[in-house]
Amino acid sequence: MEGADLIRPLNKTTLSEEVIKIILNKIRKGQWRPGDKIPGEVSLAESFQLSRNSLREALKFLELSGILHSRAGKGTFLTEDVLKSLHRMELIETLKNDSTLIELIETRLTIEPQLAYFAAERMSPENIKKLENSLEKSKKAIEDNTYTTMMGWEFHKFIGEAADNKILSNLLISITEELKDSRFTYAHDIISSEALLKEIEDHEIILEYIKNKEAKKVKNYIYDHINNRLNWLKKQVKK
Amino acid sequence: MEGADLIRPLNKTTLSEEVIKIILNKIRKGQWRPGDKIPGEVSLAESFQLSRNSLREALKFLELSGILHSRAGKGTFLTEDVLKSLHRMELIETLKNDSTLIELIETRLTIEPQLAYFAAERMSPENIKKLENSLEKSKKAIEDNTYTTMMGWEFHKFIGEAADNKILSNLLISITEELKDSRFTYAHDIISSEALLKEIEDHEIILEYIKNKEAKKVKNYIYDHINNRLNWLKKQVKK
DNA sequence: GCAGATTTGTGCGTATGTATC
DNA sequence: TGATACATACGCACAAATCTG
Repeated sequence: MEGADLIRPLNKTTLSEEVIKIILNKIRKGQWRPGDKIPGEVSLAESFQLSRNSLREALKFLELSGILHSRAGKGTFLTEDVLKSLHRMELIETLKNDSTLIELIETRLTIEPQLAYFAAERMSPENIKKLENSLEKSKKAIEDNTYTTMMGWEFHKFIGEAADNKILSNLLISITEELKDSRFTYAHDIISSEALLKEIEDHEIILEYIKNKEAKKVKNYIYDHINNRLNWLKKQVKK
Repeated sequence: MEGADLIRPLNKTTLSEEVIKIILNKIRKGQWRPGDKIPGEVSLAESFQLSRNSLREALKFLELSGILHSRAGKGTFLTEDVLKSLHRMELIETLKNDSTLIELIETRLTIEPQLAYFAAERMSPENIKKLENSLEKSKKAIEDNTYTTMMGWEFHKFIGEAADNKILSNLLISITEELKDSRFTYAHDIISSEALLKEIEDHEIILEYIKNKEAKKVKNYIYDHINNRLNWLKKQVKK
């Protein structure tokens, strides 16, 4: 009965969530190390003072997160690359809870120009068609007054796909989804018809660069574009 | 009894993992939508033909992943931002299982130069001291023949920290951890004493740029550095 | 406010398959 | 061949939160 490990409804989270925190801390502190065998479920449930069901919910989560692996008849072990999995979890936690608007746009500033660079190098005829169609659709939608910001985003997503790098394109998608969050609505551009036309114009220029395989030019163009918005935003924050 | 949902030990994964896949597919197909209430645990366990305990392991994982949220007395619901959580999961899956060596280095190529750019702009005296100490330590270690690749990595990690962007620095850490994986050992540079000295020399140049707040120069320098290695690697792969 | 129904949260007992000695 | 330890899975019971009338 290790008093330090006892958990009880202090806060409002569930028991399994508390156990997860405790186990992660044990790992971070180095008390449990990669490859280590951890105590059996019955013993753990006893020392944490909860049922085996609740404990198993925690262990299952940690297993699916790449922290632990269990083998019937053998026991439960820390994986050899716990640290890798921990870092992945921290990346996700940062994206989910800790990221500021500035950081998110800085991340776009970092990856979107390079994605366009790769896209310009690797663009296939089919992908060019996709971009052209997306742009046409946006133009028509503006005329019909049915344009949504989703259409503009589609253009960037196609560029990400054409760049043929799953890590970067998935990151861009996550960043963009995060930026749609209500936390940040205060910063949404006012979508004046003027701004819309500017966006379409931008996309036309970008598409032209990509079609001509002018990788460096499109990279610089997008960088400057996002950087302008970023600097404008930083001024607003200072006020 | 919906036959399509029945799961049985076809493969070797656990029951809860099968349920997770089924639920995620329902969401991807749009059968369940953001904010929807899903059937109760008893009912779900019945239609999936498993116990409530095993089902709960699946639900708990999905809850901690930001896909679902449960309220005692009310029920279990898809979160409003399921899609955001799904994309985060896909980013992790890509990092974990799908990423190639080329993609990982392309990602470094994309973020590390910009991190150094931010670091040069934002470097504090204390952070400069950290970098100087890290470099000194590496130099001494080379003389003593006790140098490890970890020491070289420390220098880059400090730059990441100084850049003051948690998303990018956490991503860089994850990427680097992934590159340490045994999958990629075949591509590890042969650490000749010549290569070591070159690395130290690089770091000295980088540190000098950062101290002088020459953000653009350090960015270009690192970009070219990684790009050279990337192009070399692409040639090796072609052979 | 109260009683009853519903639903998640938690606990306990037990059976089974697997690995080790 | 046991005997033991362990994870996997099931079933039942009850507590706590929530909704309805």
